[in-house]
Amino acid sequence: MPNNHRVTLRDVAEHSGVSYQTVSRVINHHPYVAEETLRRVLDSIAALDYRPNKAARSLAAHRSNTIALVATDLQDYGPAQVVINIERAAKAAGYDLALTIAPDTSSASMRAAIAHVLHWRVDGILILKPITGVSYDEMVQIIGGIPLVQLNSQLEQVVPSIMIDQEQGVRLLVKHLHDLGHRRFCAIQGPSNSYDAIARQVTWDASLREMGMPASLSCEGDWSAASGYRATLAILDQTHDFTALFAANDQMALGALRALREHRVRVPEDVSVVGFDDVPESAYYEPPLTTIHQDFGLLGEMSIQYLVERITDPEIPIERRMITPYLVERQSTAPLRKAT
Amino acid sequence: MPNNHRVTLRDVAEHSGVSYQTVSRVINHHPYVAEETLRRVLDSIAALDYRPNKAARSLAAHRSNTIALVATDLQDYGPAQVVINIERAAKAAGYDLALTIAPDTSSASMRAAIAHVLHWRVDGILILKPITGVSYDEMVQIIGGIPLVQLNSQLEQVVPSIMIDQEQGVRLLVKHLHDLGHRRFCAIQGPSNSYDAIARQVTWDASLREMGMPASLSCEGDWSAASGYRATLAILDQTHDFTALFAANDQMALGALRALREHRVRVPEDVSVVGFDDVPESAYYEPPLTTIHQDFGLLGEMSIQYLVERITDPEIPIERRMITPYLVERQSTAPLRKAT
DNA sequence: CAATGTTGTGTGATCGATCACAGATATGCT
DNA sequence: AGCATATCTGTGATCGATCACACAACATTG
Repeated sequence: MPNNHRVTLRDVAEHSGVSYQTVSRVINHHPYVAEETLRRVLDSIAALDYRPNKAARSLAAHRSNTIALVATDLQDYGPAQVVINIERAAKAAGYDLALTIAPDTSSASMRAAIAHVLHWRVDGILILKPITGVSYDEMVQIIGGIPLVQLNSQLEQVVPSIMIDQEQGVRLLVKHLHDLGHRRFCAIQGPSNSYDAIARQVTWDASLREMGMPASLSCEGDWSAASGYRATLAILDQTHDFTALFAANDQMALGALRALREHRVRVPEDVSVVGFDDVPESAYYEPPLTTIHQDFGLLGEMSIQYLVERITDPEIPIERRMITPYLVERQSTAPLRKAT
Repeated sequence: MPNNHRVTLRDVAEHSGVSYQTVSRVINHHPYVAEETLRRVLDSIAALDYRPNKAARSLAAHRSNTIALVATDLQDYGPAQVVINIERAAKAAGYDLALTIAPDTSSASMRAAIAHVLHWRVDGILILKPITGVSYDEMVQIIGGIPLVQLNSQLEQVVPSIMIDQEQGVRLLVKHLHDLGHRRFCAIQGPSNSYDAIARQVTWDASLREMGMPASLSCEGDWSAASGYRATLAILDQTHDFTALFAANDQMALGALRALREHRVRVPEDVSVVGFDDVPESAYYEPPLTTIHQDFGLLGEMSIQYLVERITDPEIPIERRMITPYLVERQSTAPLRKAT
């Protein structure tokens, strides 16, 4: 019952008639504690409502059992989803989570966010970093030795990271549209300071080329429905000569659907529309959206797992682990009508 | 340049030729440090890349400069938004944020989550708690003295909390629909283990009664578009005798729009639909949704502010601080057609 | 039966900061 | 001049744990 949480190791020791070191052994699950002693100490802990002091612990042990999550954005469905799953996985692995959000995408903010996290003495850092800003090498420089895993990081270089295979996703979409007979495309890409957006864009362009199709007219959005709407209006202003529209995420696709509707372009009869992410709502858009499903739960889980591996064994190879997305076919895509 | 972050107070002291206590004064912005000394210490700190050790600090000072955020859910737009803004506000106020998510709504999980947070020796706790489970009194009991602020908490009792005035929002909607001439309603409420949902439901029923209108047929959803869809189908199965549909959040409204469309019920010609939350996408639904806007940014900010007030002055009065939402009128509502 | 290993427990030093207190110098006031 | 006060700086104890080590007691082995 004592609600005063100033109970220390020593109090427990005294209460159970052993030394503080033995209590320490108990709470750290060390072997070499006699059955009988263990029971007594455990009882005392319960009776006194003892809780080990995290600060004292990390000070002495040089570990904090804490993982820092540095994010730049949680507004969108994907990142928010990832955070939830990271928290869950971290807790399951015995780590606490400290959350830091960089206010914007600039190199300075990223640096500040990372620096901010260092005084926690965290055991590892997870960077949810859809935005360019600081390179991996710079980060390693800044954090000096603390294990780091990135989520959806840059492409050029292999850094310790977990990624959803954007390339695969885009290729699935291109193939899907190609199979339906479409040849003339437009695209609404994500903001160019996002790795995800770049990955999707680059692959999109490459795929069209590889399959011998003309390059698409592309506009840039900022992931929001509003930007998708504006981008689509801009596209329609320039051309109506396309039969399929790619939006780099579902929200922008939603905006696109509205813009098309306002211009009396029917989906999917006149134009097929595809999105990316498979947000839960996309099944209820008008029409329900064909899109790429990404397993954010798995992403969170795998990133914690990899980070913990790196914490326990720093020699573990640096690699990029991939998660394969899949196509979700709904009613926003249809075979090309000959009569067009 | 030294990337070895094992630089201590003493190293800085030695480097600048003062005592460690003086360095401590500098980093804590104490007065009574000579201009000249301050400059020298600051230089040394920069030169050695010194970072105070948070663990040592909280151990000695009995404060952690950390606020714990206990949430139950971040899936939806609202909570995610609140988290972002809380992080921002906390950082601005000089506090770090530890994030804990209770895996589900049960009393046991909430207790576990809160207990989990206690060994951080956090200075304050913020409970983002749309779900029933543990009462305020129990919480106070568990955390024993640590300042606590709840977000969107229970209604019956005044607890330290920041709330968006759900009642006001619902009343705005009822008035809006009433003004348009509607009298016969149906409603899709949120899950009954959520305070928000209960608040919205209770007020909804009360408002109809007060304005002398018949009670509405109500179905329960779980905030998701899918549940809104299912609930609407269930409603349509029972009756078509209504001209306005209230969904307790925008996602469910989205599902409702789809269900209505599939049943060839036109919105807003046959039925007006309203949502709640004003998620950014709702402006792009088909048709764009009339809804209630809630300022989640302000919610995050005010909760941190109140919590910090309670931390600095425990005697501060316990109160419920309200944020007023407002109506956003779009195309999903229209005047009642006489011919119905 | 001594040598060695396994199991269980206790003691002192330490992690890196803050706090309480005490000194030292400079400044103000009567 | 003399004392009080304001300003600046340093010393030892302390926060609550872990770690390294020492030491028992008992079992195993050659």
